[in-house]
Amino acid sequence: MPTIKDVAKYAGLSRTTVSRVINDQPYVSDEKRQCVLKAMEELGYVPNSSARRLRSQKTETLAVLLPRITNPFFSHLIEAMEIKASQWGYQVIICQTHESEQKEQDYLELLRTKQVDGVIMTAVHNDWEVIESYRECGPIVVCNENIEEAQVPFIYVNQEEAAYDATMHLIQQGCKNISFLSGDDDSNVSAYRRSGFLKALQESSLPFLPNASYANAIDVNSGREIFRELRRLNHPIDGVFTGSDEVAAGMIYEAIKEGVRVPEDMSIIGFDNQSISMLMSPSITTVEQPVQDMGEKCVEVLIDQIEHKHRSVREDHVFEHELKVRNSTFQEIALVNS
Amino acid sequence: MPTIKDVAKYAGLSRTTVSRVINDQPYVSDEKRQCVLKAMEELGYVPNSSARRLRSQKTETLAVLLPRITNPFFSHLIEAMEIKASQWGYQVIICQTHESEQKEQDYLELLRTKQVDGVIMTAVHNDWEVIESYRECGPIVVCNENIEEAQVPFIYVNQEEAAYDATMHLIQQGCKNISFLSGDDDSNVSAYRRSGFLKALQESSLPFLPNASYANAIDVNSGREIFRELRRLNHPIDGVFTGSDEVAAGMIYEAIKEGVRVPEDMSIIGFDNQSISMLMSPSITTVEQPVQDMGEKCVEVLIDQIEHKHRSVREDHVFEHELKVRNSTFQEIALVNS
DNA sequence: TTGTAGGCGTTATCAA
DNA sequence: TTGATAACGCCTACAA
Repeated sequence: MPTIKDVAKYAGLSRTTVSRVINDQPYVSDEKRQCVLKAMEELGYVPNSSARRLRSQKTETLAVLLPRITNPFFSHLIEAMEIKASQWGYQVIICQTHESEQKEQDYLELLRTKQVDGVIMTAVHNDWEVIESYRECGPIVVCNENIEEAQVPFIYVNQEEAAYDATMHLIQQGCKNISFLSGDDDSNVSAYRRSGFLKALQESSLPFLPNASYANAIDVNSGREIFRELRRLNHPIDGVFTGSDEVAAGMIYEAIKEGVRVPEDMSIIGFDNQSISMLMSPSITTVEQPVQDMGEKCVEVLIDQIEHKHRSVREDHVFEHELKVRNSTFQEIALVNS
Repeated sequence: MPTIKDVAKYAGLSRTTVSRVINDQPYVSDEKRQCVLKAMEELGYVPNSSARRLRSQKTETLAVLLPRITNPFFSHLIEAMEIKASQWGYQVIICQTHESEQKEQDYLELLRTKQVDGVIMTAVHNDWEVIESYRECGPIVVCNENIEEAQVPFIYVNQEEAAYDATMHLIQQGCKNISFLSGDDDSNVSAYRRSGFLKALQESSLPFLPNASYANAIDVNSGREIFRELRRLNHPIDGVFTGSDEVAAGMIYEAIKEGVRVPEDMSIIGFDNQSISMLMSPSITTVEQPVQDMGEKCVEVLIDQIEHKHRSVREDHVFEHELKVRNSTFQEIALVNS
């Protein structure tokens, strides 16, 4: 691999001049410029990015921390992020934490070791004070969470409202005994959703059923298991807030197997408007988040911080959610009667 | 950010000694070692990775090229890759090509500019001769394709056999007019699948129906559209080989809407055994590929090449596929009668 | 066992 | 307009 030195020698010029040509800088005569370009061409020269990084103290690389990429919500998010980052000339490193605090810290180390210019966290597992300590190493942007005490940009939808709207919808469909499922119980998202859920119950004078409340509902299988557990309760459940289309799909799958009618016997509501929610029979009522817009916004905000070096402060970018009513909560007959 | 020099000064030792401690090298007295560790601790020193890269000429980073991460097949593949890479201390950069030859080349440039130590291609869009020219810059491993003239490691399942098995299954279920769908028409995978499909038809003395053959069937929406187009044909179709669970799901969705019974009127077979294939009603018969094993193997083979610097030669790692028979091709009544 | 010094490939400063 | 030279931070012969 030829270096800038080889090009300079070959062209009979100095490294400086070659560097100027590489970086499109002024103060190079056209004649010499051509000369350098020809030399680069003929030698097949390409600037070495490690050297550039060292010299410029920039990596043009972002780290995106997420629980697991196979969750469609995150794969859609990171798809949008990668496209936007690529437009700005940035690379994206995938960092799957699998909800581990340790892994999360390991990946945040990328910031400290200067392997990335900035970090996007799509979930937060450590206490904020741990995350905070990495901020001196570079900008951090948080997506899909909202941590009150943190002074960084946040990109999210109002999870409390979203859960409230979803729960209200269940109640309007006549549900009286509603089960609440959440993913990671420690997460902020879960806390906000729970709060919205409770608010809707309270306003409707309905009881919260702690026995019918489950955490770690994250995928199809957990949906199936929880459905079976719900059936074992003495208390009959007629509505479920799942917080995930996959979980909802797993429950519906099991419901069909067990001869439980959805929504007649039990209404089930998902989250994220993944393609599965449209495809299931019955199709799944769900809450849509503008994933693509959110992903793009994260990258824009982060790169802006990187390139303008302004210290990140609290900044809330709240996106709108939308309830998509489908058949898992809605009997067409009801429409006719209403 | 403190550098090795600061640590050396603070500890009253030389940079060399500090470096030795950082890299766990011998020939440092315990006393000095403690001294250095203490200095590093107190200054909050972390080695700068850009400098290390430049010095060692290694990046400990891999690029994974894929069409789009939202396709579950690829998100599962890259999940396994990222986990394995992380175990070896390597980072993974996502490179979405969206089937663009240009993007593919842009990302291969990462190899030339030394931003990554190696590349995994999970699809190949350019002519091999283009790819070949990047091989002098670093190792390349190809996953999920099999290009005969290429002298690199290949990790794949035998797509021809897989398509043959799937088609034979349709034929055994009584299908006589079978439609063939494929993703990217130029791709090698499609060619092999087509070949297996044709072989099965031929052996069964069934005609190939070019009018009922479609390319660019890659997701739920294309499945829906193609279903509608199939219905417009004069020729009635009683079986479809889709090459993708998403496409199959889209077709089934549309079939239900149109009152076409699956599998009684039309059998539909998917590919990849994604969770959607189990969840649909009817559940989708599909071909499973051992995605996780394949992903891990790619990373192992690539890192082996990187670390042992042996020039890559032809190497075939063929994984077994498995037909998963479900309800989209199989009437339970047939089981009772047989 | 420890330290000195040179270089990895680039870019920025300054002088010519 | 061009070029010599000194960093960027690290590692490693080689010398002591």
